[in-house]
Amino acid sequence: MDRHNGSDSGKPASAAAAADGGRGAGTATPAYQRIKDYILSQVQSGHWREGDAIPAEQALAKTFGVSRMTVNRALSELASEQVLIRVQGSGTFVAQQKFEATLVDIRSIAEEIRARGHAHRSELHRLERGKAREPLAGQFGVPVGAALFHSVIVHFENDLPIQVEDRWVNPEQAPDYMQLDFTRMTANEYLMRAAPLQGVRYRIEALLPPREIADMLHIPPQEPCLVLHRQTLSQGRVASIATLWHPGSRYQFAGGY
Amino acid sequence: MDRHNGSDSGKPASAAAAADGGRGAGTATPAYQRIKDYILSQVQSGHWREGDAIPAEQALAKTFGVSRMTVNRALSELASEQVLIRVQGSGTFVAQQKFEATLVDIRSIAEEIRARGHAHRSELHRLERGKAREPLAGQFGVPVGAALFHSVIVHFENDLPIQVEDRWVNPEQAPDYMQLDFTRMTANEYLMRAAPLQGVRYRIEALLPPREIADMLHIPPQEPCLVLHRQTLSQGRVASIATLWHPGSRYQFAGGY
DNA sequence: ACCACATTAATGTATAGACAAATATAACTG
DNA sequence: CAGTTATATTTGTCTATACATTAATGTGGT
Repeated sequence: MDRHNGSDSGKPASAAAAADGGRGAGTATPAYQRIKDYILSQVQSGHWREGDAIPAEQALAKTFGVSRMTVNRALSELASEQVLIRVQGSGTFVAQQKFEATLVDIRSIAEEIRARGHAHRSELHRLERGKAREPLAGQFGVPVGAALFHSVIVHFENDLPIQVEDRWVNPEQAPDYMQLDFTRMTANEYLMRAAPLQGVRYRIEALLPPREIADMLHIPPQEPCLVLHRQTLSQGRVASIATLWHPGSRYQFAGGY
Repeated sequence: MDRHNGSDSGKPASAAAAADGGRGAGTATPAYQRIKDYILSQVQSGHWREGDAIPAEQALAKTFGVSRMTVNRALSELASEQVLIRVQGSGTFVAQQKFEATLVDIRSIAEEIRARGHAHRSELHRLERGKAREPLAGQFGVPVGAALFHSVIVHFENDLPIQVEDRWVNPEQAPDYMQLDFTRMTANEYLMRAAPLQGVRYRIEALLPPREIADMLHIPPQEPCLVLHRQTLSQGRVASIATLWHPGSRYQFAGGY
């Protein structure tokens, strides 16, 4: 892992305010919380990226004018929240962004398939500029007729179709969506990088597939499908709405805790 | 809230071991962890129940022979893990057991329906002593031929069947399962009380229902069902395995974060 | 180049003490 | 008795320090 970035561009805004003598009387937020906020802002803004080493406790303590124990508390809590990873003797690092929901993992289907030791490939069936119609416009929060990108991709696991991904994307959040090479990177993977993911909403249902979907999955239209509707939120807006069709006989969601 | 129980029955087993001079050299587990373990054991064993006040930091510090800060760390961490609730000026209390998973709620279906403002009722279709066959025996970790309880219940939302609950239960974890009045309490609700829940594993798939299931749900056998397989763990063993059938047209799982 | 050893740096744990803030209880007052 | 005030209790935060543990780095010797 590389040493921590010396980018002083984003100094703690509250560093001066922190010099109020330490434990102030009217301090609205405690010092450890200000430190947490600062670090979170650096991570979420992308200044400190995944794997980067962040300043050592001593350094932060000096910067914020607090004792090491206070910094320790901030970092320890962020580690328990899986924002940071701490390695004794080595340093503190920005953790992998944890997008995997507890149950339905948000990992890309490609990753999942490769994790099983199988081969993944995908076919692009459609890629177009579409116009927002209801109820899609309402879900995205854009006026009817606004431009939206639309893609339909089939994912294969060892040449067996495993998922049809029908996705609508907000051009403002991902302007170069149409120029992507989907054989190299899945739409999901691209979106995770382009627009920092803030949240996910999903809905699972069982449906019989329309003929078009059934054909792409190579299944008869009588075979039930597990359908995952997924909305990803970025910067307070809906960045992407995907409908993922899985053949019931070949796919299950699993989880636990 | 009542004052904390004076039950001295379960003194910290490691209280003596804790008197090794505090920070020992070869101490396998740190002091704060021993305190956490002790508190967790008291909560999970039921000695300290939901809402009970637990001893104050000072008291625990004295009992374990450590400083207040060390106890503070243990309690704060348990609070962040939602095992305890801390109220400044008042005390520390055992929190509500949190069973709700992030996505597929583990709440009873009855609760869910009532939360929607609808009426819930259930029909008991089968209640019997069965014998463990494979693969069930393997999943429970009992020998083939061992006794298991088996129930089939249909849940209604406003007289519309919404779920068929096909459940197998380990008699050792819930000996009086056969004597229950399932119209008053769902099997799930009972099991949550009888056997402290430690974990859940689940799997979701889309299937066409067998005729028996379709009949109970009042749907044609061509209608796909959302099937949730759920294993609940208690005391390190599988306490219950449920297969929950939902008509795809009437039910969806939803979640988000 | 390689291995063994010492040094340095970073986090992990723990302490004793201090004050702040919120709550609960006791004492006082009308 | 009710309302107010004082007091004690309990958790919340912070400090300065100490030593342990782990990892990375430097240093010598072979």
